[in-house]
Formats: sequence, structure tokens, C-alpha cells
Amino acid sequence: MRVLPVWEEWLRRWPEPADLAREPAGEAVRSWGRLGYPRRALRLHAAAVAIGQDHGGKVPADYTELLALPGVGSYTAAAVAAFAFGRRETVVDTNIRRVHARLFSGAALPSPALTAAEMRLAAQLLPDDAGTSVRWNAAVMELGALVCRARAPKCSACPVRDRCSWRAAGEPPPSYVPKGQAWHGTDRQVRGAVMAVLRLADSPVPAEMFQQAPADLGFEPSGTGVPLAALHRLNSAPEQLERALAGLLEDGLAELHQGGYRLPG
DNA sequence: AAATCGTGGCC
DNA sequence: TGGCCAAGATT
Repeated sequence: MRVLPVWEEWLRRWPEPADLAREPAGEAVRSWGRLGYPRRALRLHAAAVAIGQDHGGKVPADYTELLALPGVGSYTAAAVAAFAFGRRETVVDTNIRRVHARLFSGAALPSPALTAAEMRLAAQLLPDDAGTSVRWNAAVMELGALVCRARAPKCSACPVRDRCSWRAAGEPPPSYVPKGQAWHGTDRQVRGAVMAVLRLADSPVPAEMFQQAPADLGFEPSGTGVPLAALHRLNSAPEQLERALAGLLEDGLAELHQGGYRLPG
């Protein structure tokens, strides 16, 4: 998929956390490219720094220590401990939640928020042997991703279809509708367009460059032409652009330098 | 604790 | 083609 080339280049450049930690955070964001959620790149960099400071440059194998790293929540801490270090951890991602919801609750989808009862169930199902538990976690996750999918599940290919509460109940539809996320015309869209400009810019981008058509400016910083045109095409209201820029500054995804915006140095 | 967050694949 | 959707962390 589209992640693979980015991942390979990332590990080629920064094989160890310390290699990433010595870079400016903006380099991580730039290398992240168009994978989305650029804050994840920022937090990955922050995690690399924390690993150097608190763990001697080695990724900790302990769930609680992983959980303390920036950007690492309960799922990621459990997944890293289990899949990277072979630990017996209760891994619960959205796929596993859906499999459990269907098999045991008879619901088409899990509840909107992860509950303590779900964690108890997953912990109870987890095999005792560490090695087996790792395979169990991977297997249930894959079952959810490939067979017990959110839409168009392939029940005919499911190895546990005969024990599925949801199937036994006649596959009732979801009891709630996942709320869609607006995109066109949102601040989020403007943020994305601004980030695309900043990733390609090799020098700080003055605020006025975001507010005018590139053609009207009579100049362009090298490498920003295409995304700048895309940003202008959005025709965002000035206050919306301001909100997006302010939000990016607040999130640490951009900073002001010599009168312009750039990725964090 | 409900809202926010980027992007591309899919139909 | 364009609307819908994914998915975990943070605040």
C-alpha cells in the first residue's frame, strides 16, 4: 500500500530512535508525506526523544513504559509489547472489538467507545501461553480485517461462523449510524492544504502567500507552486485560514520563523 | 467525554 | 465522479 515506501525510507534514514531524535521534528513531519495525521509524525519524533532520555535509546518492552511515550495509547502499547517483544498483552483494536461484538454480543458493530467489559472479555479470551497469545491477537485482528469486516463481511469464509451470535440472530443491522466526517469547506481541509505547502517549502512561507493566488504574487518559493495553487483553489475565508494556521502553530506542526511559516525546526 | 484530526481507496 | 469511510490518541 501507500505506506510501504514511506516506511522503508523512514527506517533507512533513521534505523534507531536516536537517529530520529537528532533530527528537527519538522523532518519527521516532512518525511511522513501524505500519510495523513501529521501529528503522528510529530509524536513519533517526540517518542524517539523520550526513548533516548528515559530508556537508553532502546524501545521499552514494558506495556506501562510504552504507554507513557508520546502518541502511544493502550492499543499501541499492547501491540508493540506483544508483536515486537512477544509479551502476553490484551490487544484490542477496532477489528478485534468488532469480532467480539458479533461473536458474543450479537451486535453488528461494537459500541462507539471501548468499555471495561470489552477489555475484560478480551483478557479472558487471551490464551495463557505468551507465544500463543501473540498469535491469537494477530489472528483475531486479521479475522476482523479480512473476513469479519465492518461492511460486507464474508461470513461464508469465517472459521467461527457457527458460533457467531450476530449470525444466529439473522445479522441485524447496526443499532447506531457512525457519524460521517465533513471534509469540504472545513478547517481540517485547509490545514491539510497548508501542510502540503509547508512540506514542500524550503524556506519560511509568508502569511500573504497563503491568502493570494500564486499568479497574483508574481513569485513563488521554489517547490510550493502546486500545493499553493491547491490551497488557493479552496477559496477559504480569511478567518478560516487564520484558524488553520493558528491551530497548526498550537499543535507544533508549524512555527513562525523570519516572518513566515515553516515546519518545526 | 465528545470533538478533533488528513488522506486516499472504494463503489 | 463524488460522497463515504477508516481508526487510535489526545484534550
